[in-house]
Amino acid sequence: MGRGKVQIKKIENTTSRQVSFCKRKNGLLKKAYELSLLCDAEVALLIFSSSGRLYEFANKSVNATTERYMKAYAENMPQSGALTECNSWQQEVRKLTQQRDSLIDSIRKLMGQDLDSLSMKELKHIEIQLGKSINCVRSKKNEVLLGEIENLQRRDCQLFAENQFLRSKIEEFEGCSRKPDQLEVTFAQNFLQQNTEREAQQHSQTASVVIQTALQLG
Amino acid sequence: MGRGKVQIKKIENTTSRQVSFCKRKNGLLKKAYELSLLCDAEVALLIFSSSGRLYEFANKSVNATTERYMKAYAENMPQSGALTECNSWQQEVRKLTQQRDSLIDSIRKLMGQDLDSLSMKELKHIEIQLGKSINCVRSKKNEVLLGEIENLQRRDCQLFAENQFLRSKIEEFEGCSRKPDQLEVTFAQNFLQQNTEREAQQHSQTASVVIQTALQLG
DNA sequence: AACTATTCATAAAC
DNA sequence: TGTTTATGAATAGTT
Repeated sequence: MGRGKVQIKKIENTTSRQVSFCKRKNGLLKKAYELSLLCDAEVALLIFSSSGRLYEFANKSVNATTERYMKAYAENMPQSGALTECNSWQQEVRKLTQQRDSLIDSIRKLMGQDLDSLSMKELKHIEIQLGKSINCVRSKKNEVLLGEIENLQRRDCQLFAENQFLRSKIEEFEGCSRKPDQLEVTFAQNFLQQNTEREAQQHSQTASVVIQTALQLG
Repeated sequence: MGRGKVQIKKIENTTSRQVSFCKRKNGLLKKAYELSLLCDAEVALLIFSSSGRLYEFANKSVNATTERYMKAYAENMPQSGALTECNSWQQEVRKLTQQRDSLIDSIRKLMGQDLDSLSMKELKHIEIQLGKSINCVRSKKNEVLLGEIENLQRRDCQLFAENQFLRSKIEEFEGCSRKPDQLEVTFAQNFLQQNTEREAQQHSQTASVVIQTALQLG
């Protein structure tokens, strides 16, 4: 929605991020309200802006809904009661710690560290995966560059057309302002034409260099 | 949106209410995610369907955000000792969950997935890292192969020496058992020698093939 | 903050 | 439950 497709990543420009935040926050709050009313659901929505301001919606109340959430979560744990609840949290901590350590191990291997324990087969597997990864990254880089090229080319065309229009305007203007002899007019025309040709060449050269760079990277 | 303007009041028809709930819930969760990412906001969204099923989104975690909400209201919840202990475990779980998610994110990127959110600079950085990783893996493979070669060569030498010893034993034994004429002895010696030479050649050929393979891989 | 060109979400129908 | 389609909503960029 809006004047162009937007990719979902952090908006770098601070002002447009703030504006978008305001608009989308209002949209989200409205939709939360509509869902709760239309579909008879219990909804709680908490939003902290990056500057730390709080916005909230809840058709019952934030506390009521978060409490219901806690209960629902506690039910997933096999035990109940305060002490066992603590125990289950401890178990969760142990499980997560193991997961974390194993993930760190994987990352180290993907970064070419701690390879001593690996068999030849595992090494080959990692090598193949890394090859695929590099290809993905290069494709993505290429994609980004090609997008930029497309933008530049579009802009290029616009500017070029604008220039031609301006030149014809000037020419017309000069034709009206005084009665030039034929030679002068021809000279002016040639000059303008050469100029526009040179400009067009420069533009296409720039574009082809960028494309080559992109292809080398890809 | 849809085939007609919709009034915001509870949908009476049960099936269409359920269908609408499912669609709008998904839309709301998506938009909550987008807001959090695009605008760098901390968002928590809890939805209980009218049948009591829980759906949630939180870019940090529901616990983290509700806690921040509690703090923002600065209304001190009176807490007993056991409860605070539980809370500290909960905090640990939140921290570990965050760590885990962030590690998974890193791994996905190292595997060439989810690259959309990255800038050109970040893509380059990952590409360089992956190049380094591949070099490390290939060096390690080379190392392993060279180690194997060394072992094979050592074993080769031992076997060869053993062979020679055994042959000389046989020769000696044959020399004792009967009185061979000179020709026969010479023939036997020649045969043995040719045999051992061929064997040695075969061994060195095998070794060189393995080395070549290793170098191609490295 | 208001406008507008677009993309998005989704109600209805299948 | 999934897919398609027509249409109303949301919103990104602009003024």
